[in-house]
Amino acid sequence: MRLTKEKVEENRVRIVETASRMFRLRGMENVTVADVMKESGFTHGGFYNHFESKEQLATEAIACSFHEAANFLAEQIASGSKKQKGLESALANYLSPAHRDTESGGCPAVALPVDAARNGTDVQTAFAEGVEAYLDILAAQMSGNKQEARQQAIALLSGMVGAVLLSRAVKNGAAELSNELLRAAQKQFCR
Amino acid sequence: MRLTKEKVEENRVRIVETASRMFRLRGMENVTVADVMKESGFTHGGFYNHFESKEQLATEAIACSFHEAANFLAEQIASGSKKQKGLESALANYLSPAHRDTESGGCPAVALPVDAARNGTDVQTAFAEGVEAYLDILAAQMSGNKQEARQQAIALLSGMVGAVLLSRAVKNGAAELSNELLRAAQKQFCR
DNA sequence: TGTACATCAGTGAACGCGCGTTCACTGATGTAC
DNA sequence: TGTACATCAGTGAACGCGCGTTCACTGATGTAC
Repeated sequence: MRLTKEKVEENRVRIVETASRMFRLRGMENVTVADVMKESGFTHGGFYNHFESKEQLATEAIACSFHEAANFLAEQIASGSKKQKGLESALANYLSPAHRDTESGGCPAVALPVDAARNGTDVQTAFAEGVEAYLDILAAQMSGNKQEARQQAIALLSGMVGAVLLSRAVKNGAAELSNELLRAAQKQFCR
Repeated sequence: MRLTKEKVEENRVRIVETASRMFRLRGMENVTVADVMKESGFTHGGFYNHFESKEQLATEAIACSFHEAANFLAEQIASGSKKQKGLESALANYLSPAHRDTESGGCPAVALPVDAARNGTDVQTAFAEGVEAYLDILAAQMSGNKQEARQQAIALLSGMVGAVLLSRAVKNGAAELSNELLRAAQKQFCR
């Protein structure tokens, strides 16, 4: 049953991308190695041919998620007619019910910060690199000197992440509050 | 071995308070019923004399956490010499490395939003009530009409929660970034 | 007020069950000659 | 270039282990008379 090198690499990528989505949707603790392998189209025994441990998969999955998400954010911003317009529409998407209810995983900074906080150094380093990528993209949209722009980017990212997180946390228990959090955050952050 | 009613109620409260702290520190998924009972000074078999399920305990623990945390925030704000002073010092505490590194659990809105998002309606309702309590306290410190004040409170709370969360998520992988997130958020939110 | 019995909080062992990881095996690919 | 053998991705069963929950039991408290 040995496969070609290309096929092996292709399978590995598929496992990471599947894990990336599943981890964001359900949390790292609630997705088993067997779940990921099955969703990827394999039996779970072969997992350790590709990865040393579940944590190594988590590290790669987080890096993969942030890569995709940062690119997506940058594209949304770039597609605006003026700079401000792009950031505004990106914010509107980020702070939308659709992002809160996403079934493709959404922003890893929202889905995985608590999981990252409870995991090892490798996972957190991958997370930090993702945050830096986000901050660079946001800071480029801010006015003022470099330091000011970075501070503003941090405040904005914190607000974006916090708003979507809180919105998700109350979605099934207080639907109105959940929507209100998104609406209010959007109005305030777009000023 | 039957106990007095008073002793039984006292034990129940101790279990909820212990769970409240442990869930915030390590996450609901990473704390077992046996852990909570042992830390409370009991064997785990007796758990179901007090609660129907782990989820019921989680619901009560979240409500308990928010109660305590909202009171603490209100006290901090009230203790300021002027209104603004109180809010500023409360923010400085909230966005401090000490809160990020807390060993007593810290703010439940930071510790448990992802866990809440993945749990049932009861847990989320308790979480939502806690968020409302926070918003009422913060909105009372804002200028402008009621609607404006609430919007500003939402934006501020989102930022506070997001900043501490991100700070925790990168603490062991990027210590400098972790501190920078708190500092920058504090400067921006205190304006 | 005393007394006999029912109640029930806590104990500690046990129950299924699912998890991360390991392992012997398979057989097509890769490679040394 | 052809061939014989080593490699290794994937399979499926199995391994410890720990989880949430259940259960028979204990014995002091609560209560009906």
